[in-house]
Amino acid sequence: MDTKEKNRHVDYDRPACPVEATLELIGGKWKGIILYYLLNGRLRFSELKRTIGCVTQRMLTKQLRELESSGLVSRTVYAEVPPRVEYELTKEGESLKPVINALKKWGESHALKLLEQRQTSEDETR
Amino acid sequence: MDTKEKNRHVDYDRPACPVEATLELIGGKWKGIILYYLLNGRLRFSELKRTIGCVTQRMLTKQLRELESSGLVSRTVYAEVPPRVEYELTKEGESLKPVINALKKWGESHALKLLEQRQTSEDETR
DNA sequence: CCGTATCCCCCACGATACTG
DNA sequence: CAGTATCGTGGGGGATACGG
Repeated sequence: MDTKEKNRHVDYDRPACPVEATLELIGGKWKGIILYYLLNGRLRFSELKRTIGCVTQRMLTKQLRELESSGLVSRTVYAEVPPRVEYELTKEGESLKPVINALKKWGESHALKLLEQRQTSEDETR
Repeated sequence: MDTKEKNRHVDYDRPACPVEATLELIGGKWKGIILYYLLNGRLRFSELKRTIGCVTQRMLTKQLRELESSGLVSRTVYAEVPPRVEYELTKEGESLKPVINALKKWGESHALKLLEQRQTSEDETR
């Protein structure tokens, strides 16, 4: 009956780790890039899809819904024809900016390089 | 022959997203908390395990190996009895500090709260 | 103490097709 | 245009047992 019954995010029997908690919220497959693009302002569904490029409608919708139910992104439906739906960061989402920027900055200076080097130690033995 | 043949991390046909790249490196199930604890200095395997609490040896080893092959964590084996193995951040790992701290800070001020509120909108409809 | 080796399950993710 | 509906799959994650 208790609503907390099904909260199985960060495990119970451990002092909640804030780093883990954050990753739980922004760690989905497409959440990073979605938030990244939403930093510059609201975007329509189709704009997001086109910008990201290789994401299916299903996955984009799914990730957006999760971000929405986490309170990071808001969804606005305009009663028009053809339909228009816009997504933008909520207040809480805005507060993520320094985090996303930290991820972005480190990504540019380190992550991209490390991803390429990763496991390229097969000829190194010579 | 080309060593890049098997790099299937971030998809090819899209301008690499640095945010995504970073999340790819630190986004594993236990990587966040591991890095979090390693910020304070080197730790033995058993110390990490005890500190985290609810992680199996298999998973802890696995995640550490991934961090190692990404160049973020170094592994030092001491030829002793009983065996002692210590993990610590590499130079590249150290450069992650601002990122981890950003995740931590936001986690404390927002993520933990948001995780609890998430999906607690079942009675809201009344 | 610090790992592998097995076995297994679930679900995140994807491809595809259909609708208001 | 912006979604749902269905179905299929890989592999991330876990439990357990064994070994140097």
